[in-house]
Amino acid sequence: MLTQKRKHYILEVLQRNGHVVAKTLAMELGLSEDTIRRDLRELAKDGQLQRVHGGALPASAAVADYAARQSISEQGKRAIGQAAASLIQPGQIAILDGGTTAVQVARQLPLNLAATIVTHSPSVAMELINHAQLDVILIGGKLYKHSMVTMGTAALAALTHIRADIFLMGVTGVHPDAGLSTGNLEEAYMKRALSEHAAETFVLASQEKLGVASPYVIMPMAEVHGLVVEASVATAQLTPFVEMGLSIIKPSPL
Amino acid sequence: MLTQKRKHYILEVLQRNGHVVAKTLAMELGLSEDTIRRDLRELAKDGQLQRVHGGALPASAAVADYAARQSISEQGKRAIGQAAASLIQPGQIAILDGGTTAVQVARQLPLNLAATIVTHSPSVAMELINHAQLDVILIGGKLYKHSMVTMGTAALAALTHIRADIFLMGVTGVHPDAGLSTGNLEEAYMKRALSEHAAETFVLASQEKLGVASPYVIMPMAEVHGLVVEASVATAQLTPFVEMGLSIIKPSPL
DNA sequence: CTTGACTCTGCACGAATATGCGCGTATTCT
DNA sequence: AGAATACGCGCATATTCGTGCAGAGTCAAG
Repeated sequence: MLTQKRKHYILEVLQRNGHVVAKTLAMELGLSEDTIRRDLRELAKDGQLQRVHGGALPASAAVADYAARQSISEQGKRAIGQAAASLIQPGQIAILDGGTTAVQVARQLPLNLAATIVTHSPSVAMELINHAQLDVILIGGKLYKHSMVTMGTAALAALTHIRADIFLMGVTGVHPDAGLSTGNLEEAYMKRALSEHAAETFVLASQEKLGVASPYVIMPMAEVHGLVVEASVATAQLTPFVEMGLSIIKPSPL
Repeated sequence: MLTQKRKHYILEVLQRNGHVVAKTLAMELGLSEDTIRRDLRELAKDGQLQRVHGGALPASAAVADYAARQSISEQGKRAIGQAAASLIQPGQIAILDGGTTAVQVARQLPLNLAATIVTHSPSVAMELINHAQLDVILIGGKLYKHSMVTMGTAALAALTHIRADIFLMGVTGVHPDAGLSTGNLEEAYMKRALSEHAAETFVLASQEKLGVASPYVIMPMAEVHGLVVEASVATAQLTPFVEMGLSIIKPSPL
């Protein structure tokens, strides 16, 4: 195995799991721990990760920690991203919504996943340039700067030719009675349209969105197949959705 | 086996597997490792892949590559960007090509410019989020990762509804006789189509592209209205273009 | 047809790089 | 404190690399 490839692999595992263990890596890759340790040392010298006893952590524990504390939901969004990413099977066509949570999903997709990702968000598209096996289809149209996605008739027209297996939707409100909602009328229409062009729709529902309703309704909960939520969400908060027959996807624990 | 054929094969394997190993290739092709290594070295020099110990990786781990290209003659590109940006008048509809030079143009656009920018490059689109007065239309389609633009039939279809005032085109070769050229067939078609949907076409021609021809021809020089070049370009290098009736746009000195 | 310039390929050899092992030391856990 | 584990360093070995060189093939001018 090529040294560079190995380092990439290490960084990938690190990004996905939040940590790596030297011994585990050695076994996974069938190499001596010395080699792994050498890699870790070099990556650490390049500032790509932070060396700790037994393995390594993401580059700046300080920064990561600071960021984590500053926006609590950042951690959660990443976990959601990981769980949502695992919903996309090789060979499938998946629609990825815009927004920061969706960017997290893109970031958590395995580097070697072979699938097709449809998105109307340039930022999501940019996240995917490193995924060699991924086909990326960008939905064009008028760019709405506040949410950094394309919408409008041109975007709807571009959608007509697409039938996806799964749609991962970002929203600002998930309420048992009020349904899914967002803060912008155009967005509501767009998300609904995206949903209609996918066989299944899953909602990326970070903690603070559960039980909340925003001004513009996208569609009722009944039309959704499942919610992707953080591990820390109380079961009580989810029961109304479970009773409606929705699947609940949670991140796998470390 | 022909050298070209062999290199093509190497790139193909590289794209499929995400890496190539010198030893393996030598066995597969029944050649000495020396030959393979020579090929790899040359492909690396052309920027088609990235050489590492034991084999090679795709050139466009994109990040490194894109970042690297970004810094090539950055000074000149910024100047060109400034000059090109000044071509876009308030109220106009302008098409902006992809590529690092075009990103520079986007970056140099006045923050208060009120116009419409059409682009098939997500990176250009991202540059423009801070321009409140700017309408941004993104051309969708299949995303080609090496050059970070959308192309293909979907992109062409999206274009049909658009008539722009001006198109700022990025190329890799500008030659008096050979015309405008680029390193990718699909790109050549796309650029030509973009040009056909604009009243005027100007070419972003940084120093190193003048007098150079790339494999795929976009169109003859006669169909272009002008070149945007760096201030430092020798007049002699431009005379053939001037004689053909092209306007030459140079950055205004500081 | 011949000759000379040029290109491509494989081989040889010294240099550079990567990997695994041993061993003494440092860190962590109980 | 003592055991277990992880660490870093030096060294030996195995690949891999780059370069110089020679033979084979190609092409075009004479």
